[in-house]
Amino acid sequence: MESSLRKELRDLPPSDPAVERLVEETIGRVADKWIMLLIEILTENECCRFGELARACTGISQKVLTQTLRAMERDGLVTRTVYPVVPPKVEYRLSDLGLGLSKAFCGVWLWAEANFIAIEQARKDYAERQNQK
Amino acid sequence: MESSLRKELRDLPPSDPAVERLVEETIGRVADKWIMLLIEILTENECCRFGELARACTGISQKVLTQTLRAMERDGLVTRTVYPVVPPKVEYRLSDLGLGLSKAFCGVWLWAEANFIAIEQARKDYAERQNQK
DNA sequence: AATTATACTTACCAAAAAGAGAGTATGGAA
DNA sequence: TTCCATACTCTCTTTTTGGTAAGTATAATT
Repeated sequence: MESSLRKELRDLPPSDPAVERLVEETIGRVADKWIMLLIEILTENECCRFGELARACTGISQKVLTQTLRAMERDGLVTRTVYPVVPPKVEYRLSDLGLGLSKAFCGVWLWAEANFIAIEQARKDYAERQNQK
Repeated sequence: MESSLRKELRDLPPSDPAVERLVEETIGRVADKWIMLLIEILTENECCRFGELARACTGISQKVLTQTLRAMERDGLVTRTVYPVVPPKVEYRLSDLGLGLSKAFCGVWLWAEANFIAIEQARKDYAERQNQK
């Protein structure tokens, strides 16, 4: 009566559990709204200063922007160049790693653009179904 | 002295801000580790019961699994079929919408599989740089 | 001499998310 | 008769996250 799920998950990709865990951990790091947005912005505008990102990333707070950029730098997605001038000047760019992720995200953006209306509709339908109960 | 960022963001895609906001909101809904994992699992195994998903989704708590599945149902990514039997039986499947998202996510999974080692390395390098200061 | 600009950091508080554990319904098996 | 199985829900507590506001450094400007 055991389902075939575990067997399939084991057989299909020739990956060991440790690798799987690492891949999932990686997904956990990048599957984030702000990271996706920042990568999008940095794809359209190769080089951005902190303030530019803050303005382009509507709704983000300075704190979260800083945190997110640091995390991205740690993971090697962006490079951060500090110019020792006053007032400070810092430039952010996508690394090759980040550029690759940008391409990977592309499909998700396209999907979102193509389907956000369908999702809105699904939510309405769901709400209606709930009301009828 | 104003950067060209805003101008570019305005010109490149012929989208109005309201649509942009909706697309970003959509991204905010789906850019989630567990959603990605569940979609992956449901792609490999067309039809899953709650318990199967719980077992396949290592590390998730029952509570979060329930919440995530509900959110996915609300957004029309999965269908939920309840069989009125005892003990209860509930089946989850990807909808067409969810299947489309699965395809969109595919690139991200491939990127993660191809690059998780590079990210590990980037983190080590970053830590080392920090230590030297 | 006071003000401005930038990219932060820190401290504090509020809100949101998550974990743990108990409870529920009930047919069928032991 | 007791136990089990399943897919939850509910409550309570802890953890994590996030917002807000203030502080910092200093050259150039007013």
